[in-house]
Amino acid sequence: MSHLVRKLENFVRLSAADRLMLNRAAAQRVRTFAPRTDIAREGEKPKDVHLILNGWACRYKQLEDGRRQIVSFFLPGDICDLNIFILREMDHSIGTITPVSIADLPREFFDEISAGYPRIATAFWWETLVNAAIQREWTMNLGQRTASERMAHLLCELFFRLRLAGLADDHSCSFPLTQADLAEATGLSKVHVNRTLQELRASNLIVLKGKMLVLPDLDRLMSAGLFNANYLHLDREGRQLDSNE
Amino acid sequence: MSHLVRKLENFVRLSAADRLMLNRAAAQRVRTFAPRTDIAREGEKPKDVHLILNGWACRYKQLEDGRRQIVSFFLPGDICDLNIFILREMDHSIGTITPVSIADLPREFFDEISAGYPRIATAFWWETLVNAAIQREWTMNLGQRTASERMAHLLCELFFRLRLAGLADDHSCSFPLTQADLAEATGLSKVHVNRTLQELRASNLIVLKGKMLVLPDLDRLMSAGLFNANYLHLDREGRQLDSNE
DNA sequence: GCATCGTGCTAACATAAGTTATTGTCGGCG
DNA sequence: CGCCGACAATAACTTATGTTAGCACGATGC
Repeated sequence: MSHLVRKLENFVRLSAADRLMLNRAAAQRVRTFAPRTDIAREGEKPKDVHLILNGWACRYKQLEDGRRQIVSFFLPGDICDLNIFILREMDHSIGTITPVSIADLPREFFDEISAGYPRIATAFWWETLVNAAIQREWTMNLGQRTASERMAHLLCELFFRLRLAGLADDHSCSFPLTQADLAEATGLSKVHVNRTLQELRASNLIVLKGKMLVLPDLDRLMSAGLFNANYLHLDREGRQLDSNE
Repeated sequence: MSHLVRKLENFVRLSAADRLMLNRAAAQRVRTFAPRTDIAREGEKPKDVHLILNGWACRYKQLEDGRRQIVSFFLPGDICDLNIFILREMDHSIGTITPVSIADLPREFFDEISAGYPRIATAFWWETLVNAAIQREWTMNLGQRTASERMAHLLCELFFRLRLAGLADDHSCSFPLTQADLAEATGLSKVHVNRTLQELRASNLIVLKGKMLVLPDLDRLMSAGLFNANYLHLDREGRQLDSNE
């Protein structure tokens, strides 16, 4: 089962036809990208919506003087900006972290969805709203949390999201981000990211080595990061929708 | 003309019927709130979408220990979270800054829009995408910009948004935020906000006194804040849509 | 007309985080 | 094999920003 279907089924119950529709769209117009390359660039006209099939990517913005901020991460099953094609140009870039494969979803795909696949349409709205909530939480993270809280929070979020897509074990997940990536995502310097990770390691909250992250005690990491998963809206609203039909 | 219509017309050309529909919805189910009160609270079940008719409000999140972050501002004409009712509970609160009047837009209103008002639907998508872009820009702001850049950037953004809704003159606008509000929005301490404002004043970039903000030289303020308005997507895409009809 | 409160301002001091630099390790590649 | 580049780790030092505290002003209310 694809990561997208897996993720969406956490929220709505999809029919066989729904799943077929999604899997068919995910198999057409597939492209692959090397690590550390751009999928789309700020200033370009957005043409398609991108669905991440495999690998990690990120959305980033850059100032004229080179300062760079990663504003979000894309994991397998994530969709980049529904309906983006109504805008004239991209206000940010999308770049890969690892090797990535994506499917380009054309405008017509979304027309079909809204015409004949109400459950998928609802699930896509859920995706949109959760992404907005994540972005707000990042604002909170950068504005109010200390370095170690911030790092702990980010690790929790990524772990929860990976688990949702079926990409994490009980206590561990693959983790391809470098400390430089973490610095650009948290707004900290590379050196301070290193210090902060040492601190989390010393408290036995994380084991991070060789692209693998182990979280021996998720509850403690969550408190350390003041992490409250409510903003991910993991509860399945589908039950209520089903009962209305 | 209402602030909402005025704002949306910057993006799509609305018909008389579109405008009537929006103005009718804005006149029903109106409520007013005193300054510094909550319109909605984290944890509640979202019932309606709120349209801000008059006054300033904000979205904020709070940590258990009391730290508070304003994650966005609502100005007249702004809509709080399209389609929010598909989520089970609010992950943030909405509070007023000034006296505020709002119209509650029920689910059925949006059903009507998507059934029979395609231009409004497109404009609402534009609103949603711009709000997401603003939230990303705030992430950038908190992560990469220094205190004075951050403050200059925020002031530019608010000024541009007010102008879009027809609420600003060439060089000035009313500005009800206290320094404590600015602190919660920028992630700085109150004291440092004060220092930063003094600095901007000393450079003749702003005149801020008695709830009134004057920007004698917007271009210089924009460079000081590394402000690039592209993320507000002010260009009217409407022309292209019109020509397709 | 006096107390009170919210707001703005300023000073002195404390500290979290940034900067620059060096070193070590590992894996890939010529 | 040995060089090189990416990444991680750590030390020494600087600086931006936070903290605590106190004062002044104006609006509000009794």
